[in-house]
Formats: sequence, C-alpha cells, structure tokens
Amino acid sequence: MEAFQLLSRGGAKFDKRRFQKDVQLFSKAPGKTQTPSKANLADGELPKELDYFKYAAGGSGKRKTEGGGPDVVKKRKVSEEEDEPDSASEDLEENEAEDAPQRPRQRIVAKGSNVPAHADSFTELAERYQMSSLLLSNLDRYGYIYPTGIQSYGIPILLESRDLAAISPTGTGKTLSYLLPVMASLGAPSSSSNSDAGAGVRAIVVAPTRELAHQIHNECLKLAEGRKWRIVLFSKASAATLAEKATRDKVDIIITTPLRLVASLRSGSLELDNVRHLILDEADRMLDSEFFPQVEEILAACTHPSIQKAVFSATLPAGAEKMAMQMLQDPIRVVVGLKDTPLPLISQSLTYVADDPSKLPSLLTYFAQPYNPPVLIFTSSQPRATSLAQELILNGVSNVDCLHAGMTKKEREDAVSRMRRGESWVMVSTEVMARGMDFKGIREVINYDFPTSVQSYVHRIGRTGRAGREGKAVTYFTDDDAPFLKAIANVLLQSGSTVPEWILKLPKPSKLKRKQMGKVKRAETVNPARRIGRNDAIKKRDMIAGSKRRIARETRPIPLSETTGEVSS
DNA sequence: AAAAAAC
Repeated sequence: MEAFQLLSRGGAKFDKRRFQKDVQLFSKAPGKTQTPSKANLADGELPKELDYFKYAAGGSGKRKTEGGGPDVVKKRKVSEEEDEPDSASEDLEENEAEDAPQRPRQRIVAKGSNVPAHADSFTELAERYQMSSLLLSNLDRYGYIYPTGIQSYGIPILLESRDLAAISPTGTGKTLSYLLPVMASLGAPSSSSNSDAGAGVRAIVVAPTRELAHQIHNECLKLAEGRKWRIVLFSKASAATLAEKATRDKVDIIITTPLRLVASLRSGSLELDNVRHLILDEADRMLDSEFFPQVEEILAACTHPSIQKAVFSATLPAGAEKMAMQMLQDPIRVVVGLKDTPLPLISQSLTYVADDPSKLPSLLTYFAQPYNPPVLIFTSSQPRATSLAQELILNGVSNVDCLHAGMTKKEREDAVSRMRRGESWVMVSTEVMARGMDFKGIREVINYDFPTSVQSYVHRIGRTGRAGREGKAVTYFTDDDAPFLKAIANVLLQSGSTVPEWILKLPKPSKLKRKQMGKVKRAETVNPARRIGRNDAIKKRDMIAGSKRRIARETRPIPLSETTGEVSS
C-alpha cells in the first residue's frame, strides 16, 4: 500500500491546462455579474419554488473561500442561456405553474400538519426566528447567499421544533439544513449562562461513515466560529475524554457514526437523556438492516421528552420511509425534486464491457485520452479497489489514490485530505465514499463495478454535479449486471440522460424470471449443469434473468447487445 | 440481492 502511494505521489505534475476550459468558463463571466449581495435577498420577489439558478448561487457561493469565486457567476450565466425544455426539466416541473420557465425548477412538496412557511432568504429566517447575528455572519463569511430548496423549507420546520423527513437530491445543501437550525435553537453554548440547557449532550448527528461525520463536523465548526461551542467529532479518543462527567456536561453537539456512539452507551460512559435534537443523515442507510439495531439503541437512550428528530437523505425507499415516519412524531415530509433521482446536471451514460476482464482495458483506454480530473471510481469491494488502484499506477496513470474502510484511520484521513487539496486526480474507492462526501469539483464518476441498488447509484454519481455544477457519470456493465441494468437505465432516463433503446426494451427481471419458470422445467433451473448445451436463447434469457445459478464458465458470454431481439419480444 | 460500513 505504501509503495503504491509512493508511486502515486510521483509522476506528472498537476497540469493546469487540463482545467483551462473551466478557468475560461469561470472568468468570461458576462455583464450580468450581479455579485450576490444582501440587496438581492431583500427584494422578496423570489418564486415559491427555488430554481436551479438560485440554488446554484447559494450552493456554489460557498466555494468562493475554497477557490474559484467567479463560478457563481458562471453558473448563473449557464443557467440563463440554457433553455432546454428537455424531458428532465419537464419532469421536474410537473407541478409547476403555467409560466413556461426557461430554467429548470425544482419541485418542492411539503406534507404534514401545520407546515411552517418556507423562508426565501437567510435574513428572513434570522428575523423570523431571532437567529443570532453570529450565525448569520458566519453564513455570510462562508458565502452562503441564498438558501437552497431544502434549506428554505427545512430550516423553518426544524426551528419550529417539528420533526422532519427531508428528501433532497445530492449536493443540495442538506447538511446546512439541519446544522443551522440545531445550532440556532441550542441558543448558546452550554458552558455559558444557559439556564435551561441542562446537563449533558444536547444534540447528536449520526452519519454512516467516519469521513462523512468528519465533513459534517467541519461544516459545524464553520457555523460555530466566534463562539465557544463544544462540538465533538466522536472517536475513540473523544469518547474517552467524554467519559468524564465534567467534560461531558459541557458538550453541545456530538457528530458520530452509530457504532461508536453505541459503544459508549454500552460502556455506560455516556448518557443521552438531555439530547434535544437527533439527526440521522443518510437516513435510509441508517435504517437499513445493519445499522438499524444500533440506531434503535441510540433512540432508546434519548429519553428527553421534548426531543426533536429529523432524517435526511437523497433517497428514501418505501420501507425506510415507513420506518422513519414511525420514529418521528407528527412529522413533516419535504421532498425536493424527484425522489431517488439524480440531478439533471449530471450527464450519465452506460458503457457495455462484456465481462470483468474487459473492464481494465476499457478504463485504461479512457485514461489514455485527455480527461478531466478529479475522477472518482467506484468498485464493489475493498480488494478490488486496492488492486484497481495498483493497476492504474502500474499503467502510468498519475496521482491515483485509494480509499476504503479496510485501510487504517490515518491512511483514510490522508487520502481524504489529498483529495481535498486537489492532489488526487483519480480516486478509487468503495461504497464508503458513495454517500454525502462533498469533494469540490469532482468532474466525473466512473462506476467500474455496477452499483448494487438504485440508491447506491444515485448517491455514487451524486459525488459529482454538486452545488449547481455540472458532472459526468459513466457506468460499466457486464452480462452479469443485466438483471439490474433496466432499473438503473430508468434512473438515467428519469433524470434526463439518454439510454440505448435496447436496454429499455429489456423486460423486468422478475417478470422474465416468472416467464422463464413457466417455460423451463423446474429441475433445469435448479441444476445449472443441465443447461449447458441448450440453445442460445435459453442461455441468454438466463443471463438476462440474472439467476444466481449461472451458466458454467466455459459458456461463451453473449454480449447483451446481441440478445435484445429475443428477450424484448 | 449483496457488499460495505459501523467498533
């Protein structure tokens, strides 16, 4: 591992010309620059639904501290010039009024009892809820100009102490949607004269990976600047410190992964009886079968009668949503855009690679041509991530990094910071990077291994195209991936990308399976050996059906493209 | 449907 990091450190220097296209895009900002300012916030004439332009201004604005300020302007320009009434924008506008909008608009639906009015600006929020001027100036300092859709709807709901299930696409500012109201309603740090604060931790944010918890912690620290909040990124070390009561009582917010918190609960070193705010980020992940038992334990430990709970995600399958609604009290459900759908800003494509051995050559061909770094590559397992990274390095690809949960804490941290500094051109990773991570300006996501669910797909490709930027996502698929191909293809379609017609003609796997069960005798579907030598049609159908009982390896894999005629009938 | 991730 070390050797390969060394290898990856060497090689060509960062080539600025690679970015020239952007630099030009950014700097040739036209007359209508209109630097976002407070004056804009005051005009109060904003539409009820926040459009992408507005969203982009708010979201990419925060990048001005990290680099490339003018992109706020750039995005605005792009949005204004675009008048592509393509299927994606139409989808998103299905509930929109009659005025034919030139820009795609987000559809925002808030359901629940007595839904608080949304707020169109941060100043409006501050006035309505007496938010501290410090929070407001920190927003300003970090370039948050306009609230995004989810912020504009979600923040008032949380500030009015309501429970919330928030569904909003990747990269649309969900983190701020809960951090801001939590900090605003905590009022002041516990250590100061805050009479009704009580003793012990007052707010908890739970996230599925260390990297994401770390990132949320950083965001939280930004908002807290200038005041002595005690915001703790929960780790082994901080857990040990928090075991002392004197320390524990002064903590305001803990940001943690579930098992870390549960470990402290079990050891009796931490009590959550004063927790007033509990946030589950990546809620569907937190409620899946692996994490849910831990989340249950956390929920059970939060015994304060007036606890506020909220869940956030870009995806929330029906089952997870049901569970979420059960744990929430009189919740309000906010959906921005279409559930389980990527932003149309991400141009997606599917690439057929016949089988696993064909993937590496395809990827190397890709890297042999000019490409836009940084690129994030997803594999299905830790060993595959490691070996793919090594292969890329051996084949001369520059600045390759790897990140998966099998690496040490330090290795992971180092990989993330190289990514943050823009030193990684190519990051090979696993599902651990799929959710929540906000690396600035990832230009392209490559699904080297096919994602195992629509949710995984949506989150993975959501690492690009964040905060109003454009992004590109390529997904490799093999014959083995056929059973799940159509579901993903539909996601592409729904978000405005195009899909080869033959893929759309694929029947639903389950349906086909049933059909096949009717035709093929039971014994044959049970015994894979019996199928060898059968005619191609059956083999093909087997592949499409994705039966676990695969045809023996010696059978030549049949490219899916050759099979469409038959299976689509 | 299944791996990854959480300590």
